[in-house]
Amino acid sequence: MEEKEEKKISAVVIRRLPRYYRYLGELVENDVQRISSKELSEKMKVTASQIRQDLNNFGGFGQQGYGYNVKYLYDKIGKILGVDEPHNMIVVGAGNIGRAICNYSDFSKRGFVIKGLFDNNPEVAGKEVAGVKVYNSEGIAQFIKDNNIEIVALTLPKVAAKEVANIVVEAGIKAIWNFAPVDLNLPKDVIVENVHLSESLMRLSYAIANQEKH
Amino acid sequence: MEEKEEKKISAVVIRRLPRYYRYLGELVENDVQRISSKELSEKMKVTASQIRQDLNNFGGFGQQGYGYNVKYLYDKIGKILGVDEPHNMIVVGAGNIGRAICNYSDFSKRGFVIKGLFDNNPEVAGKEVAGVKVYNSEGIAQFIKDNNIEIVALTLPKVAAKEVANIVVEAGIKAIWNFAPVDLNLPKDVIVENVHLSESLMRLSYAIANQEKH
DNA sequence: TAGATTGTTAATCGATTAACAATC
DNA sequence: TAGATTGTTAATCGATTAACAATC
Repeated sequence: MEEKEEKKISAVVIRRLPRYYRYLGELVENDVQRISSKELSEKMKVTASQIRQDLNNFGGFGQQGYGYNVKYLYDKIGKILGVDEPHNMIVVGAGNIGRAICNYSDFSKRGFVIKGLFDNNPEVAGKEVAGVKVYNSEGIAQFIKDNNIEIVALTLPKVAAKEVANIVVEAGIKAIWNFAPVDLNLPKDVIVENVHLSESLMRLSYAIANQEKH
Repeated sequence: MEEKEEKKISAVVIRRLPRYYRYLGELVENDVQRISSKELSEKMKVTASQIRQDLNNFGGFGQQGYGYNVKYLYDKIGKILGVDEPHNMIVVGAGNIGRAICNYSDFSKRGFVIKGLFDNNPEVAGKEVAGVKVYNSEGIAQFIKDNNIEIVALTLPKVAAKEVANIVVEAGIKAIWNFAPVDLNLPKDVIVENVHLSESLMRLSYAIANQEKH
């Protein structure tokens, strides 16, 4: 009751924010100064109403008769998304997906700093992937504490992912980016964001099987 | 008007189907014969009502007083998702994500057969990744026609992804699995399933920034 | 038959769209 | 000031949950 903004923002709104951020980022790159909800809605193929409703969950970022200042709105959404400050992360599992994450420079551009890549395989420990050092998994808990790690990406088979999830949560981690095809059952103050590629591919396959029916 | 089932299934229902499929697959592996919507709802942490509503979009798969036969329901959902028959696919872009997809055996288990990996880099052409041959991108259109390819996975930077999308659609492709951080604007009979990792990571970052507020 | 659990209708809840007064 | 476009309320639409008759 101390703060005025206690209303919970719905998950569907959060889900759309990064897309707004991406479009606004492109407008910033193209030196566009202002945009109206109508113009943006045409670019993004959503309704102008939805854009205004979504943004107004977080405050009045526009100006009547003018629209939105692109750079200002971009920065505001960046702040809401928490990409205005860096987040230290580690990746556990040095397979292709783990290495892909280490290689993907877009993440570091957004402030996600990969401090280490962990793997059980003694052959990879000591090497480097895209400038990220590879460590043996034994040291994970200590490394998390020593390096102020916030996010752990799990790019492991499902059984190993469950095990490592428990270890890192024990070490104080509150945010897991899970690529294993499993639902991690963790304390409810731990945030899990799943990337289930198999499920994505099956949705595509569903759509193929049903596209004839319009 | 010729078929009775003309009602459009909503996207939220489709989105949940692969998760049902995954849980049922595990039950099949554990030799569980039958399950009620109530039991499944407790496992999956959704309501029993939702499970019954979702399934009844596709038909009555259960039996009053008994519940659902696990194997039967698993096969039915597999058929609905189109994983009962093989789908030929190619991957364009031999970076880490492209190679990860080629390596990930779960997809082939589900009938997604990767027939080739394409890349512009002449150094990789002719090699193999997890048994998948790497070809030069020039031959994509012909390869699609010759090999009965249904799905193209795009694991390329965004400008290249847009270009290749146009080429493969021109060659008759109706289903694209897009990993590039861009919205492909294609004819509306072309299905695009996006995997936007940056957006996923930003949702995690949003949740971190806002977790203190319960 | 009695008990269990579905399939399905009705009630509730939440999200989207439309409309427009406020205001730059 | 007149025109434009937001912020916000109200109306609509769709999704979820509850309830229960049907039925195995």
